[in-house]
Amino acid sequence: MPEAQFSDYNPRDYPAVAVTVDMAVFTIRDSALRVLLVERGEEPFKGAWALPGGFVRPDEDLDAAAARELKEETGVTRRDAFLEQLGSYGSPRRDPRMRVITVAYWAVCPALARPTGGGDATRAELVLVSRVEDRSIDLAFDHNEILGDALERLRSKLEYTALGARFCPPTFTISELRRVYEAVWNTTLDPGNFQRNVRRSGSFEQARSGHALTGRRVGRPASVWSTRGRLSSPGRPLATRHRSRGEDRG
Amino acid sequence: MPEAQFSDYNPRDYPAVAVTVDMAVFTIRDSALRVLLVERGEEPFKGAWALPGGFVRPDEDLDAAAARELKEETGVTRRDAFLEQLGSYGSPRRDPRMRVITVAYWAVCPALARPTGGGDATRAELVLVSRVEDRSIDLAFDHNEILGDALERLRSKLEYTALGARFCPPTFTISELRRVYEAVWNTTLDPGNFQRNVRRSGSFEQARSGHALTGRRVGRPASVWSTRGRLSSPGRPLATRHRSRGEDRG
DNA sequence: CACACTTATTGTCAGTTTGTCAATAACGTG
DNA sequence: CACGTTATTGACAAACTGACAATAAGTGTG
Repeated sequence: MPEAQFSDYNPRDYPAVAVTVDMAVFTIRDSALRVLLVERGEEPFKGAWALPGGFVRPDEDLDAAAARELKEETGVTRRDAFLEQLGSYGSPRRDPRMRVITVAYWAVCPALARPTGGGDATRAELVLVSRVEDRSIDLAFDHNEILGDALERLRSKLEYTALGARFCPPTFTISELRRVYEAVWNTTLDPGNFQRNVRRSGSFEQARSGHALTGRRVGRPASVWSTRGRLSSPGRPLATRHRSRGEDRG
Repeated sequence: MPEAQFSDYNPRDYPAVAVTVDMAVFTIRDSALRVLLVERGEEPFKGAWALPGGFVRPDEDLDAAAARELKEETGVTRRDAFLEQLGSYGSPRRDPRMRVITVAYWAVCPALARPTGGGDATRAELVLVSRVEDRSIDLAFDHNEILGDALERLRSKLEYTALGARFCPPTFTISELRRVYEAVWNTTLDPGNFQRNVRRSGSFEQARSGHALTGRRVGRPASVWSTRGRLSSPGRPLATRHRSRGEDRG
């Protein structure tokens, strides 16, 4: 039945459906990957952690709704973060109150100072992703699944795009970028090989002046880099995720 | 604002929103990539081609809605096709009648005989993708955009997964599989290299008996293969899309 | 000051992969 | 039989990859 069959569709004949956006907002602090969570203030799941989100307004499109919520929750605007749709979740019973379909997004921000927590007094925190992954924290609704999918998307995109740079400030050292990969993938990468790939990729350009000064304690001063072009376009990997033999299209 | 703020939400206070699924169903016939389109029977866009789709029912989740529509439009069940969510489209004015958010899906079927065209008399056709790409055919609503995104997804996934086999019957020759890649990417691939990658991938197994008999006219008889494992898991490419230097994360 | 340690950068090397092309195998047709 | 066609296997040079070494450029300590 094509989308055209409105001749017999009356919205009042069906239970209402609400559409929301939910967001997995990732950042890195203290070399650890974190996700922004908010505490639920009412039932269902009162007191539990959840992904931030909200209703899509009647006059805004989905991306705009997500960008608005991102701004409200983090103070970060869309131009300073990576934001992309992840997918929609519409199990009939994901919310016991009514039919709610959520369009999930994921975002990457440079280190957030402190979550602003939205307009009300809701409690928000940058929670270690490892704590959600090891089930120390269980999320409300189907947010465990959404976060799991967002993590897999992030980890996958990290390999094929230069998106990792969105965790960094506008200028950064190659080691800082490498440490993004190490935090997200929970692994270590060879500094020499990584730098070779960064230099070869064409997605980064070296600053003409000077070396990194910020945060340096000891060791050789590093050169400073910035990004060039569209970071989400596929290209050659800067690094590859380790896969055991059995995982090869297993 | 978290998803929790239902304390002041009344669905009747807002314009109703309908949620639909739309599908880009791909198949290959006569060595050419085709997409299933239906002709609209009423305004808006009366007479125009559109992607098949329909309303999500109150008691079904999104995947089930898509699978149901796929069955209605093609007669193909979910277990015989690849079906995956592509993303949601929710521009406020995508449909002039009311607020409609669509969750787009894409599917891959072995050669469809003839589209069943759904329950009513709507006209359906397997249209050459090239005709939509070269703008010989313009689609209704935002379906041009949806189809473009689905195509890009298909072309990208073809590289990193063994999904191309879903265009083939349960058993196939390596050349048949290679011709899938050639049709989707609109290119030619080296037979020797392709076979080397198929053999090496671990995603395919050779039939123990015999060689291809069907459709062979001339030339050496080919061995017959089938798939093994999950075709959508990422692995080593069977082939790579040609990219000019300028497209490398340009 | 010398030295140890740390971090950044460049290089080496053996093994693997990739794309182009050749050689051989197995069929059908005239 | 020769030839054309399609399938399969192989050769080869260039490029890539991961592990590790060597050198560079700092800081801190005795």
